[in-house]
Amino acid sequence: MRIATWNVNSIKARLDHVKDWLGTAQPDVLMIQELKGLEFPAGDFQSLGYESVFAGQKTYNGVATLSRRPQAVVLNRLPGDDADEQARYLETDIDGLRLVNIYLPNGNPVDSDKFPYKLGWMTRLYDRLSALRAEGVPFLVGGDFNIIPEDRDCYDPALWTNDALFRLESRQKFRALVNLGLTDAFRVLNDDAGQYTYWDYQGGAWPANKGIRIDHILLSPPVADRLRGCAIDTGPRGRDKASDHTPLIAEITG
DNA sequence: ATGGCTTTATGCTAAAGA
Repeated sequence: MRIATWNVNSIKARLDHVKDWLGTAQPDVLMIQELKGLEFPAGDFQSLGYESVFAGQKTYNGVATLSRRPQAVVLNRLPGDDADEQARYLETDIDGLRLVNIYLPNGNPVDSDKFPYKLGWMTRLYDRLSALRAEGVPFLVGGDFNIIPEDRDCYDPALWTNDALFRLESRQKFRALVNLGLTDAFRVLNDDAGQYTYWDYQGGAWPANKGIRIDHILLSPPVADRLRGCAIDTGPRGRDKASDHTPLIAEITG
């Protein structure tokens, strides 16, 4: 079972790229983020053999999970704050595997209310994943975490020290998620530095490989035992009018 | 980076992203 995650930076602007990539990469599941609108082209994906579930809002955020197998929606908002309207969380079930698709808040600037919102969102995510662990539900969390876990996950750590993606508080929260017993699917198989999933549009970051690794797939213990591979596909980032993120793919048995 | 791109929006500048 091939499961991928990709922040597409507008599904409307990236529809052709996503359709092309589904055709070449042939994932069984694709979790996409930052759809940026209320309209979702479910029909386009249906004709390619994918059933889609969508949680969206106007202009910002938005997540969707495409699956070749039937999937059931468990949650389309992150629990823990009824006043939170942002579409950043989608939890579905496919054949007993729980798929958690997230677009974790950016958090910048750190002196604004966006940073405490990010940290609070991570606490709520911790609580939800902790409950799934307690229930013994096998799960996979994929998405744009907006977290640089370690120095080797960015081209110049000194530049990122005070950024919400790399601040100690953010990384501590990420470590707490991992400490629930989760496996970073990419890092358990690849120790190299310079392995990125995002490159800024500005300053020639992509050709210079000045990127950051902020898109992740975390696995609960029984799913980690089924992991057979995990890779970043840099192909889509090199295309004309690309998203600033590129897909991350995990291969799971079963 | 005092942000040099990109996207969206009762749009024509502003906000957000990372």
